Amino acid sequence: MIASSKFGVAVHILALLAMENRSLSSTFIARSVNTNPVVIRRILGGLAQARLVTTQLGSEGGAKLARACEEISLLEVYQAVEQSEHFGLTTNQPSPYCPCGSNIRPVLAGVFDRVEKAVETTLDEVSIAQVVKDIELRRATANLGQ
Amino acid sequence: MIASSKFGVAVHILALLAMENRSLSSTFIARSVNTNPVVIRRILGGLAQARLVTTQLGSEGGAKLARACEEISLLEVYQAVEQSEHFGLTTNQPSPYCPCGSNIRPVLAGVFDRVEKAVETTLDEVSIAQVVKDIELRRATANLGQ
DNA sequence: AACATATGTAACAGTTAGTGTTACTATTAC
DNA sequence: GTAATAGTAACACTAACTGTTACATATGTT
Repeated sequence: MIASSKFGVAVHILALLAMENRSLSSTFIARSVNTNPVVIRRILGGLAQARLVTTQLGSEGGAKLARACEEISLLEVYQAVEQSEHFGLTTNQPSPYCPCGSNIRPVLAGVFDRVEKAVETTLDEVSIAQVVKDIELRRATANLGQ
Repeated sequence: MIASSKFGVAVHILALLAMENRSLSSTFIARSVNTNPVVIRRILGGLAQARLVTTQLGSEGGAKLARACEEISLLEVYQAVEQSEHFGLTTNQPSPYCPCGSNIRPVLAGVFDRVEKAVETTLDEVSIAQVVKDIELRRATANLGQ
């Protein structure tokens, strides 16, 4: 469903903003994600449009969360960064003369709708706060062995 | 989750085989789908590997269902034609020095797993027989206006 | 006012997956 | 032997993603 890594990077950005709890530059975030700052700024653009972060131009600028991390669901992140169509119908229209071809498109669309709803429901159950909690938990258990 | 139209075409092929209930050539199927026969043969290759159809070389050859359409779930079709990774982690490893970056990958993987499971559960609830039933229903109601 | 730092964004290259096409080989029915 | 068919390689084209450089614009500091 998610062909790219944009969603994963977006969640990473938001979790990092939540954990650091301050305004971060795209360069700082890019070091954590291990990519180019422009890639981060592009994704931040989508997150800002969706009102999940606010950005500040100029020196001492950067991005920060627009609301508490408990109030940001992964569904909102998904919708902010992924393009709308994840389930593909063919661009070619099937034969209108075939009993199957002339009727299958709406049937497939119905199936795709059900799947998309299932994805959205699952993503809506997880918040950035939960992601941060999971990260902290892993950090704690990882340190046990040291 | 499904970036391409392969899944939709595969369902179309199987529904057509179920409705016609005989061996069909890739050329015949291609006319219904409105694409090139080689595209159909490529997808049939995946379906044959997954034992959903059998194919026959030579004159009077073609493809037919390997089992009753009631016994083919869309999950099997999905797994037969879509490549395994639909949720993308970055290929770049996040910073091992960042508390967030060093722990986020398994957390994201957990989220992706839950979503993938939701998709699979939804697809497993629908059979090719159900798709055919929906097509027949549409055909019947479409004809009412004529 | 000058400067350093930062976002926003355009432009370009490289990669990958999907799609469509032609061409050819191997197989099979008649 | 011939026609019809699957299987598959090779190629071109497109679209999306990723990464990079470059530059205009904005803003805090001195």
